[in-house]
Amino acid sequence: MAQKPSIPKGTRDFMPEEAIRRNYIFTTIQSVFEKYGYQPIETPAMENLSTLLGKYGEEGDKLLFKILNSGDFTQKVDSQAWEDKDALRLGTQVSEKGLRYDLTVPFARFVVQHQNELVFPFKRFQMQPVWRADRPQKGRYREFYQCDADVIGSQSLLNELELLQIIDEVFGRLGLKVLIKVNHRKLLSALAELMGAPDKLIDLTVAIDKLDKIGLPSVLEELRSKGITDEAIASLLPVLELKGSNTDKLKVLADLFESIPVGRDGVEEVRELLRYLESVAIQTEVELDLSLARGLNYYTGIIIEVKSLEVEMGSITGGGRYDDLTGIFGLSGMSGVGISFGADRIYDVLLQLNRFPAQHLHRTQILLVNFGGDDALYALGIAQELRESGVPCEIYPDAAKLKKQMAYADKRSIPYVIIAGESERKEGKLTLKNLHDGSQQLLSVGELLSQFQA
RNA sequence: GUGAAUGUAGUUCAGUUGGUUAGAACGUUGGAUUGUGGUUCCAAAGGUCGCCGGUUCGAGUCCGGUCUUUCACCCCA
Repeated sequence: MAQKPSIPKGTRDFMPEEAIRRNYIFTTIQSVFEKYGYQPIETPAMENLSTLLGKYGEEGDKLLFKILNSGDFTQKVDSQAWEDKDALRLGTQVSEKGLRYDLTVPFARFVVQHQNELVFPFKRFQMQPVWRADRPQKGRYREFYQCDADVIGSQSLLNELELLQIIDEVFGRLGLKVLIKVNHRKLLSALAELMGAPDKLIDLTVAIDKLDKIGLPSVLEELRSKGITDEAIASLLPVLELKGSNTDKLKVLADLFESIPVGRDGVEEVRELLRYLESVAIQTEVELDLSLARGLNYYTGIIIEVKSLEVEMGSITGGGRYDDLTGIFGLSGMSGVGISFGADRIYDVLLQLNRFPAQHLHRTQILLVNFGGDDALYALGIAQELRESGVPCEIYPDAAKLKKQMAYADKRSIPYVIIAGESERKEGKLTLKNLHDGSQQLLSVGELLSQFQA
C-alpha cells in the first residue's frame, strides 16, 4: 500500500505497551540520578549549527541533521558554491540550525551560557531524544533517547566513582548483568608517544578499538596500513596482549610508561579510581581495558563503556571525562565528567531477555458497563468513588451491547467489570465480575470500595 | 557514505518455466431467541502485489531506477 502513511527511516512509533516499558526504563534511571543529587534540565531539540559543528569530528558533522532556513532559503546562496557543487559551503548557507546529536555538547553550551546562574560543581541529568543521520541497523536508530548525567566544575575522581555507582545501581535495578569497561585517554596518548607517533593517536585508537572484533593480526595490519612502522607496532605489543587482573595490568603499564609523564598520570588516576571502588563495593565488575577507545574527541580522562554480558549489542552506556569541553564556547578550566545511558538499546536488551516486570498497577482495574440513561449516570457515580479511592477505572463510552463491552474489557486485559443496570441500581448495588475466573458477586458501593482498598 | 539482501490484505506468509476475476491463517467487523468476555460456528469487509519506467500479445513473476526494511563496513547509544 503506497498511500499508507509512514515515518522517516530510523524513527519509530511506540505502541502503549512499548511506551509503558520505555517509561519503566526512564523512571528507573531518573530515580537513581535523583538519589545521587542530580538535577534535571532540558535543552531545545535544535541548536545553532555553529554550536554543533566540529564537536564530533568529521564523521560526526556528516551525521548532523540540518534544518533548512525558513522563508526563502535561497537568499543567501552564492551561485558559485552551487556551481562548484560545494555541499559544505552550500549547507552553511541554507541552514543555520541543526538537531542535537547528543546531550553533552548542548550541555556544554548551556553551562557557558548560564554560568552565572549555576552553582558549581553542577550536577545535572537530562533525558531527551537525539538525532543522527546514520544508516539504521540493529540497535541503531536515527532518533533515540539518551539519559545523561554529568558533573561539571570538579576534577575529583569521586565523580567518576559516583557515576560507576550509578551505573551499577541502574543495571542492578533493571536486572541486567553488565560489564563496565574503563580506560584512560592519557594511557592511549602515552601509547602513541611510546610508539614515537603522537600524531597517530586517532588512527591508533580507532584500530585498537576493534581488537575484540577483528583480532590482533587484523589490527596490526590496519596499523601498518596507516603508516605506522613495524618497530612502533612492536613496542605496542605488550599492551595489546595485556592480561590478568586490573592491578596486574596497571603494574605492566606503570613500568612501560615510566619515562612518559602522561602515562604515569593515567596509571595513577586509574589506580586511584580502582582504590575508591574497593571502598564502595559495587556489584558490577569493572575492567581496565586498553582497547576501549571512545570515538568522541572531547574525552581527555577516564573513559567508561558498559556492555551487556547477556546479549550481543553495542555499548548500552558510555561516558568519560572531558577537561575542556566548555573551552570551545569560551569558558575554560571547567572539567566535567558524564555518562549516557542508551535507553533504546537497554530496551532492546530487556526485550530480548524478556526481563520487563509485569507491572499493571497503573492500568485500568475496572470497566464499568454502560447501559445508557439513568444506569450510565449511576455507573458514573460509582466510577467517581472508585477514582477517589485511587482505583483506575473507566466507563465504556457507548451504551453498546453487553457482549461488545465485555469483549473490550477482555482485549484490554481489564481484570474486573462492574455491571450495574436497572435491577442493581434500584437496590443501590452493583455486580462485580472477575474476568479471570468468571465469578460474580453482588455488592454495595461500600463493599466494593473496601475490597479494592487493600 | 560503501557493499549486499528484502518489499504481496491490519499481521505472518503462499503464489509453480511470465498466462483468466491474486490466496491462506491470524486479526478486524457483523451475526448465532435483544444483561455476560476469553472456546466454537456462520458471514462480510479488506490488496492499482512499495513506487516509477522498460521488455512482452500478456508482468506479482523478467530488466533498470527509486524508496523502505534488514545485515556487514564506517562510526556509535
